[in-house]
Amino acid sequence: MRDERFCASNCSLTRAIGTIGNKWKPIIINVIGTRTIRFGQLDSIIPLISRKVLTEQLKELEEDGLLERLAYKELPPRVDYKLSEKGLAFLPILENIKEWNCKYEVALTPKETDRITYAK
Amino acid sequence: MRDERFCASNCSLTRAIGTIGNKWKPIIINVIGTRTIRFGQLDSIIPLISRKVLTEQLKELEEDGLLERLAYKELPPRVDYKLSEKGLAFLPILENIKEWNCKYEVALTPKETDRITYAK
DNA sequence: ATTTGTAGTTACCTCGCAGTAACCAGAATC
DNA sequence: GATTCTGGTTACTGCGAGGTAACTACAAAT
Repeated sequence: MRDERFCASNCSLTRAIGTIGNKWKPIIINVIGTRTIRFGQLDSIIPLISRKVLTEQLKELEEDGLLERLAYKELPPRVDYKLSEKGLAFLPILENIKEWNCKYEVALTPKETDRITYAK
Repeated sequence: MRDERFCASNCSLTRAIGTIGNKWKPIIINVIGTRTIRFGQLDSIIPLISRKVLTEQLKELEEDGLLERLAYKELPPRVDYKLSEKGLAFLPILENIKEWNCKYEVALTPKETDRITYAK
């Protein structure tokens, strides 16, 4: 999932792509945004991702310092996820990508709803 | 390579990830930058990519309007690639990603050389 | 006549990403 | 005592991304 050879590159862009350059991570970061969110919410909000893959992605994001995980010792379990400073700093880049896409793609829907319309 | 379900999303970020969100395309766009470049140059400059995959990626980038392909009717063949307006508009985003990565990753090399050090 | 150079294409094969379904703990509710 | 709720984990499986190697056209150089 992470590309080790990319992460070992001497090019900073290549290293960045090696860590966050897969299809789910930018989506997850975008969905979390500035809020605190629980695992089950992410699972139900993000379309088409499986629990297993979501777990893996969250673990890697945490390892790479983009995400903070808060597990409460309760039963049934409760776990909160929120972006770290590093993760929050990535949000503007995602906004730029959205703007870039809206500006240049062949027009589809005139009005975007983005975050809201993730439901499965 | 392109993710059709992502491209059909009603979220602009998801659609963007569906088209440029794989490991090679950002790298290719970064390597081309503002210059005109030939297929053989890309093949020798970008590490670890195979001719086959490079061809596929270039074709998709052209189809998605990021890239212009100029084939001269010569023998041996000559083909020039350069970024379109849309492709050029993506370069600042890649620069932001580089800056973000340099700022937050666990420090490796103090001075980056990026584009220069792609040799196989 | 053979080699070289360019930009691919094709057939073949393998590895691993990712999907599905079942299962876990243990308290609380019915 | 059975079900529910949460946040996962595990085993099994399949598909497809992507690698390798061989091959193409045709002109010019040796």
